[in-house]
Amino acid sequence: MSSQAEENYLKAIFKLSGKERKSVSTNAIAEELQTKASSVSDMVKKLSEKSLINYIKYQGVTLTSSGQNLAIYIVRKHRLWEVFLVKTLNFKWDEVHEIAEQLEHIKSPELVARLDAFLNHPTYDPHGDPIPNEKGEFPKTSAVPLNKLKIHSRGKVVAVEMDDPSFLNYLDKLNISIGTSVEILELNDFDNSIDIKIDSVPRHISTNVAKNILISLL
Amino acid sequence: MSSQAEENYLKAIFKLSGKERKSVSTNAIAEELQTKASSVSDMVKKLSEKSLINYIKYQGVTLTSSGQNLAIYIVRKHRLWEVFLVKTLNFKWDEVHEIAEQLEHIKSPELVARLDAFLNHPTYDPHGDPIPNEKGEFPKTSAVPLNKLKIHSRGKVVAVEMDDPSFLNYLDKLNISIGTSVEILELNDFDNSIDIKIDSVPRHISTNVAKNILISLL
DNA sequence: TATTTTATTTAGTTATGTCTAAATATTAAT
DNA sequence: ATTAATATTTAGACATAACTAAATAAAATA
Repeated sequence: MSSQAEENYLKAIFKLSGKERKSVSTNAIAEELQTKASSVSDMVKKLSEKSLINYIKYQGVTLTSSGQNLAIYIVRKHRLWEVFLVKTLNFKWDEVHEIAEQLEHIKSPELVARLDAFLNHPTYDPHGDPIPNEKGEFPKTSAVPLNKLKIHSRGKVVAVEMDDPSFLNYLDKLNISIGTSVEILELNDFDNSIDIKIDSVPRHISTNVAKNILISLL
Repeated sequence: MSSQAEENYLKAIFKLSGKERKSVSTNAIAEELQTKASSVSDMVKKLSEKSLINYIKYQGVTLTSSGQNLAIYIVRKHRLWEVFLVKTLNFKWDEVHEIAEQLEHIKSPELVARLDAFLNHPTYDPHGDPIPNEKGEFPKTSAVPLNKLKIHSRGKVVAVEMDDPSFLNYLDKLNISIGTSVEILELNDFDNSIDIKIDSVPRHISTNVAKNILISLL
């Protein structure tokens, strides 16, 4: 049985090691978790004894396969709860992180499965981050929320995350549907809005709209 | 800030002190929480220092008003989550207790308020236990789930907890609606079913049906 | 390469919440 | 009213997870 502290360490290590799964330093973990390097040193020993991480003194840590599985499971729970909070309980997307930080530690595989089903197996959370499925697989990276694309990238709409009718209606007006070609013309840092070209017509859309549109890159 | 351990103690004391708010012994708390009397003795000192309970050595404890408020709030959260698990996620009523034991400690007043609203301000949980409102008030005891009545008691239907259409349909068939007169003829211990008289017609109903029918006693 | 700087670990302390065993208080029984 | 039985508290340990300060290893610089 893993404690909340242990789970938070695994999540931090998973996040910091990136997709290259590179080794993570004690200091980096301390920074991420807002704690002291000495505390990390202690915990890292414990996680190593539990075979959740590989740890060689002075050389940082990597997740073992069971450690990674657990980390991904925590991430899955966190993001599913965020979807629940925003879509079902109508929280704003910026209000849910702290609450999800607590909910992600609830222990009940059945609860996670039912929540996932109730939410209709979402693949991205309200911030546009991918939700791993029950096997721990992340959605194919070919599909990326529009607001995460780089300038000048091009692709096709493959899915729309939000199922609010008025939103879908709005997409109709913009002539956006599954299969539509999209190109990023400009990213506006001040309000995170995006200028795009849709089937050769230029359009301006907000992040809130963009993050619900999943793009398969060319 | 209260820890989970503290909250569990307050909940136990609230439960054991009954509605007469009588003093609770160390041993009774230890039994309820499946722990040792010495551990209770320690915790009770701590809760007393925090002014959540009144504690005189060797004489048991009672909740202070802030202790009681907190205990009731935990109970409220527990029962709201049980309703969520059963009504929204389709758990069976006997599967939800452990999960609700975890969820009741999530700290977010906003979450509780929104969950309550999403569930339509339920007044009884899936086990027929009353849910205190946001002010900490329990539903008027005049309204009691049918399955909690004593034999020969009589009353009128004042509310129906379940909003499943097929259930309401079934009640129609039994000629049960708001205002219907009901008398308990027999309680069948082996399956917890109940024989009742509805507007002078005898009927046989299951606990599952009975617990969703709220009665105002005569 | 030697030295300085930075990163990491160890040692020792603290707080929470539990435990066992021993001591003490209360209640019940003779 | 003593004694016996039961309930409760204290004392001393232990595990978890954090901290500070000191020690040590690694990396960077001269």
